[in-house]
Amino acid sequence: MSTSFDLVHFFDNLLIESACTLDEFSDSFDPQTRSADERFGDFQANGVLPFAKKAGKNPRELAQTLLDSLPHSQDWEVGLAGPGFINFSLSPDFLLRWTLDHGSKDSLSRAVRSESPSKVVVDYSSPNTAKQMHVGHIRSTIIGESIARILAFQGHKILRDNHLGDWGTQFGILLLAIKEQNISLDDLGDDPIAKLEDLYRFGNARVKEDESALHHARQELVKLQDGDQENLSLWEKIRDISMSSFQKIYDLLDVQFDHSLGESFYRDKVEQVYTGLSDHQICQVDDGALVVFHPEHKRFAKQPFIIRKSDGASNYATTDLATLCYRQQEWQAEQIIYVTDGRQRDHFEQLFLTAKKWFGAEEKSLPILDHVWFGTILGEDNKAIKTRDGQPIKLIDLLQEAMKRASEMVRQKNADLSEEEINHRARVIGLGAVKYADLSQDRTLDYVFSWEKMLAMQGNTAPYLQYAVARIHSIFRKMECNPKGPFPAARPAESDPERKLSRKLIFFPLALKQATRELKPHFLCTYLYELATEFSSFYNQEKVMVDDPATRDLRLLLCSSTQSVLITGLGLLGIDTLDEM
RNA sequence: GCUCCUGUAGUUCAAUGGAUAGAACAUUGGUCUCCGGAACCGAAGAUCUGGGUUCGACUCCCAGCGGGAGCGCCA
Repeated sequence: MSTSFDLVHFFDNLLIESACTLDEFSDSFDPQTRSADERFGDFQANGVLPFAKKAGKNPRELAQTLLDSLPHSQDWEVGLAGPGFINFSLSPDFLLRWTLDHGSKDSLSRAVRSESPSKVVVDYSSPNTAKQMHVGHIRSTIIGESIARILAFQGHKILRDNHLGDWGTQFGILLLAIKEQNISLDDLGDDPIAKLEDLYRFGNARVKEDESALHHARQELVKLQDGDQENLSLWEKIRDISMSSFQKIYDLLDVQFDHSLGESFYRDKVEQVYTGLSDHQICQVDDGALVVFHPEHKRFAKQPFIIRKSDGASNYATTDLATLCYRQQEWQAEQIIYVTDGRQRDHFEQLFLTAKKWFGAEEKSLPILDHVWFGTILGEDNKAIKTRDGQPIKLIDLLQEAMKRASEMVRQKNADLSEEEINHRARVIGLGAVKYADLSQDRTLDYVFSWEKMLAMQGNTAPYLQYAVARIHSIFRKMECNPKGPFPAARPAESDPERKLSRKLIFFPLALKQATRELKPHFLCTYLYELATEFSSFYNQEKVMVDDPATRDLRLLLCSSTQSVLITGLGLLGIDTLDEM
């Protein structure tokens, strides 16, 4: 038996091949192999039950027949249980071989490499310029980055694109405020982005109270869109100021984009959207606006997708269509993943339906389109955290608070470290905690923001996983031994803790596969946490520094492998680790 | 009104239609001559209600109740 990663696939095939030789089974038999509860084995196949039901046969007898026809192997034991479950238990020998073969990041990556790597655009983060990022903006950035890393790890070519909201009505208001207050953008003080936000707030209040101010703001916007030199140069400065404030956050979060093509980039590319959709009669004029209806859809038959406003201006829908077109034509994107708030689900559903018709009519290949949506971060009132009322929490403040709390803990445990080292550790631990808090739960759920939740460092948290990694480093330091091995004397697992930890290690590829299938990183988090728990338990029960070379090498191997999986897995979540903490 | 999401221990979360629903925090009892106690081992505690489908339902369907979101010129 090969030690290829996909053991589920292996057992599925094994069962199908055997079933083919038996009259009792037919082509429609699906073994339904999955990882098993520890009590029953390592993998279980449940497919005989529904098949027997359909064929009108006794499931237990049918399972027994299939089981009898399976080839014998040294690598696993097979058993029959319950109404017809087939359970496989891998031999300690096999587990040892698997562990030896998958001890490094590279070998893990090879094991999960996609058979058909493709070019994938991940569209995430996408803040609006002229505004600060607050806690509500953290999800897209963190989830998007993790998905990009998970896919890249499997060999896909990833283009990370930050689709900035840098072109829109907010600039009319902002320009109005700048001119009314006669502000110089070169001299905004220490926190220019905060100052811009104040100006926006001022402008917003002005246009609400004064009709002529509103008119003025619209004129400024028109001038900007018509290429007025002064407004364009102000706009560029606003963009620069915003970008440098975003960059501080991206540096902290270790996020790097390949492109930051915002909405402004597509402002001269919207014409083709109008002509394309018009030529193929996909859109129509309604109430003066250009809209798309989807008669086959229960809701979008009547709920329009507005691609040109009645005043002739483009909007979100227009630029998204132009963007999609650009990514397909210029980048040959085969898949596009949009990471945004779940409240935009209607928009993306309409976008995808429209794009399908448009590309179909023009016989262009449509990339696979995924809307990876996430729940809203709520305030204490159970409503979305809003910038308007109350004190919105700035993202940068959250990150700094996380580092501050972590540094207090680090200092408390290591009194004589240099400031530099304390800061380094605090950054890894604090930011890891924040990222993990968000990634470890199903992205589709809303949650109420709490400092306690985002900054938790005990229990199912990043620091717990980082602690396991640091402990393993410590073992290898103490033994003056290379964590990468080799461990030539290692024997197969014998004790309970050894077996359980070995067994846990082989499920890493499955966890990754599941996270990929649903584009949900929390499956990976859950797995890593369980692995770390299994390790802590092992570590507590079994001494690594023993005299017997076979035992010592096995335990060192398990430490090494665990460390490798934890570091690799955390890396895919964008979380760093430390040698000591 | 229409559509979508959601309801699991006191709290925050897990569970590709599979066997005894799994954690963390909080509560509580242990482990310390230990390779790092940011740890380990134990106790107690949960599927909103009512129907249905199924060999099997937290999961699928229907109805109700509760929470949230979207629905014509914002993004």
